[in-house]
Amino acid sequence: MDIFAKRLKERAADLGISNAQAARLCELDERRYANYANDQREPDLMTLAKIARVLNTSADHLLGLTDPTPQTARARLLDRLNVAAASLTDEELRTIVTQTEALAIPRPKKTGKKIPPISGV
Amino acid sequence: MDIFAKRLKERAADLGISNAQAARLCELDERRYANYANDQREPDLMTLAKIARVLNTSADHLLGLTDPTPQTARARLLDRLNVAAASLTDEELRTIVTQTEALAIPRPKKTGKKIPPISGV
DNA sequence: TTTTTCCGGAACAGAACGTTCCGGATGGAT
DNA sequence: ATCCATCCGGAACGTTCTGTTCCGGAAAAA
Repeated sequence: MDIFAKRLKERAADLGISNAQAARLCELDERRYANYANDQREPDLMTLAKIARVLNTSADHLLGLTDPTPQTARARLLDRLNVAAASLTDEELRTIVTQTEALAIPRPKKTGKKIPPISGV
Repeated sequence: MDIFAKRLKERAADLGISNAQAARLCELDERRYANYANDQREPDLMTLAKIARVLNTSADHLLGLTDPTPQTARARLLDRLNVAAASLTDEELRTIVTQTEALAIPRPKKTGKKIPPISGV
């Protein structure tokens, strides 16, 4: 099914990763994933579902049943963030969340008495 | 894939038709469709797409991808990540994406020819 | 009653699969 | 310059899965 192979390649390019990296994200052998991306093999349903989930897209899109919507550059970054975050352990995810919130949450104003410690925000 | 079989049966029941009638709607041999509906066979991708289209449902639904997700602790973390990421500047977001991807994408398998160096994470 | 439709077990030939092996191309490090 | 790691894709092969055919029982329709 050539549309599937095409969509796989497009999705990896959207995410800015190689097909080999996409294979590892999906926990598939590199040759196996390459067979899909080159329209030489087709996955079973469980694998199709996993690929759609891991690459944060839909099976409908991959199968050519729906078309994608264009994305801004920023939306693409958020997309990549979600795909990557999905593969993290809970511990790693907690760390990333903490870091991101530290950047996102405004710092308190200086009281003038003393510079507050960086930790314990 | 049992969820697929289950969804096929549910969809035919929704439409008030027998599995044999659904098979004919999809222009598939009755035994063939029955194998899908009884979780004894799986269709190729083209056939999956056709079934979804003819039965006016989605491949995501048939594959069990569109179940409502329970609010697990992890789902909450991902939610928080998205909320926090939304507040970042593009530059900060790019940094977080890069860090997250560095953690997320596994390295290639050892070739077995040589022991890879410990460094180079 | 007979006929039609629905349903599912069994068997089999052929197709498609994942995996292994391999080598060339590319880019980075030294 | 060389060496190494990664990416990529061709080929081969054993294993698994597929669609199809045959069949008979159950249920529904005529």
